Amino acid sequence: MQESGEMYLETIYILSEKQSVVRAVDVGNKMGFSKPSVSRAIGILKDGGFIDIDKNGGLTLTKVGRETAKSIYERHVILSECLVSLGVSPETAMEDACRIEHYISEETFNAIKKHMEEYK
Amino acid sequence: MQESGEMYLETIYILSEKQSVVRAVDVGNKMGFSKPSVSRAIGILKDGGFIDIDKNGGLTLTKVGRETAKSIYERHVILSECLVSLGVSPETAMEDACRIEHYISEETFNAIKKHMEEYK
DNA sequence: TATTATAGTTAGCCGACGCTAACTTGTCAA
DNA sequence: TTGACAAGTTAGCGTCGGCTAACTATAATA
Repeated sequence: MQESGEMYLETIYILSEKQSVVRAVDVGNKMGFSKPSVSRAIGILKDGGFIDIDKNGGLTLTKVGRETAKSIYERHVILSECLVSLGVSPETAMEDACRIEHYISEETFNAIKKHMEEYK
Repeated sequence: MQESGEMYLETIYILSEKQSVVRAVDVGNKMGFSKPSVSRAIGILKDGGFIDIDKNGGLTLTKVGRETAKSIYERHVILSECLVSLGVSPETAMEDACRIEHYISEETFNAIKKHMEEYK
């Protein structure tokens, strides 16, 4: 999956934690993308087996989708914390974590995670 | 400039440190990209005022190009060091730094740099 | 000198991923 | 009942940045 797909998946995951029903509009509003862009992205996630779509347009994560989304989100949270602990402002830490999270290897993420656990 | 352009520029910079003459082929070999891809990328860097091309195809960085390349490379080195100090293998640290370097803000980079200076 | 190898460019394909315009569909209120 | 709005889809455009095929130009060599 590309960065773009990961971002959509993560957004659906975050919205699912707050709302009982998540639809394409919600994703589009959150991400600031147009309806067609969201529509296509959601189709790709569906074809990839990451989400299901009910007849009302409600989006639900599949098992794989949920696990994938959670691990992306975990990266986001831990990278954010890590940057904040280095003195980066929460807003910047958030933005940067949001980009970096898609590009680091498992090995690097685990090293950072371990470091943050020891640090606490 | 995009990630792609930054990578080409950084590669030219690194090769310039080792060789007296850097040509498009060298860049292509180093990056593993085809000649046309390199040719286009170099044209873009030239149009952007980052490099000059002499009549033999020798590439030289302009003042701006050199400064830009150096700051990208500095990110690369410091991020790499940072990851290695967290226990990441040098190879992985290298690869990850190579991707991350294009995505972090000035603020985040400065925080990491400061941290590494204090750490040493 | 004629051939061949090396370097670079041009033309054009393809996938990813934004976008707008315009259509369908369904619901709700006048 | 009809008109309007909200949600979603389809068609198609543009940019980025890989690619191959095929061309040109230069240099080295048989």
